[in-house]
Amino acid sequence: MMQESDRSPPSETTPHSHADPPRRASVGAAALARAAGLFRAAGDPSRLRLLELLLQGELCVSEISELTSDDLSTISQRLRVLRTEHLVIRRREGKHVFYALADGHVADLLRAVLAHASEPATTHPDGD
Amino acid sequence: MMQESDRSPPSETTPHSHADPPRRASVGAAALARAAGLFRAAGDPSRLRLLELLLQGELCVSEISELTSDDLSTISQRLRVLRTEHLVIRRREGKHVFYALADGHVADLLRAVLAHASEPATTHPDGD
DNA sequence: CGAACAGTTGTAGAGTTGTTCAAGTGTTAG
DNA sequence: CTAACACTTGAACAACTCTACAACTGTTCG
Repeated sequence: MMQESDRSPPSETTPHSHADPPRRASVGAAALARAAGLFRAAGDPSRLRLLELLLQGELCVSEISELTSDDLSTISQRLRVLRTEHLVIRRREGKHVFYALADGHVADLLRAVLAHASEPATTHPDGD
Repeated sequence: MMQESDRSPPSETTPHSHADPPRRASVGAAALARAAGLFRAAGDPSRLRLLELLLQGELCVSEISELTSDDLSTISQRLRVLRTEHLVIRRREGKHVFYALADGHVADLLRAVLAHASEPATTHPDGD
């Protein structure tokens, strides 16, 4: 094997400044930051757990606190992060505040990723 | 709209220890941790940018470094995080190492979230 | 009104993360 | 074998994050 390049690797020695293909960003920097924020909000096990709970329906802070055995204020803080990234919405009913997933997109996203993560370990015979 | 409470809010004073509905976790703790890891890996603007670039095709580290004007080792570190969470895969070809999205699920997930984040701001007239 | 309940928010400290520089590994060419 | 290139990894440090306690706001009840 000698002509390893039939897919156009970077030139030879200095692959730069003379012909960049149309590899522009498909989304703006702001959208990218919002998306990253969303991912980061979901990227904590305890917060993800809350989202998972809400996947099954609306809950108020004290109910969640009961279910997870965590401090009320801890739950509130976690929900705040999720709310900041628009992953959940809030609704007040008397003394209680009920939280729910923001919309169907969020629910779909969660279901997809949780399913993916629950899949068997996919033992690659060759990969790492 | 008056009898707002037909959805069973938490009891009255102390909603606990006597009748918890089937609100068990749908996924195990390990799956939850994997999912959170995945989200966290994608939850950084610079790493998400890399994923976005890879959405358009395989790239080697130096190409990415060129495109983003970041240090080669910085790119490598970022890719390592993505690889640890199985978001990207690696392939060696001579002196170059090419990275690509791990699979279609990842590509779909990215497209979905980036599209969601690019949507108009959804000005809620009543929400917060 | 004031007490009690439900949540939120300020804050501090432990822990985690991201970047960079330096040094190391793997691959090809001479 | 040596040099050069392409990347990876180790270490250090600033920046950020998560939790829990305390103090505060909002709501209902008597």
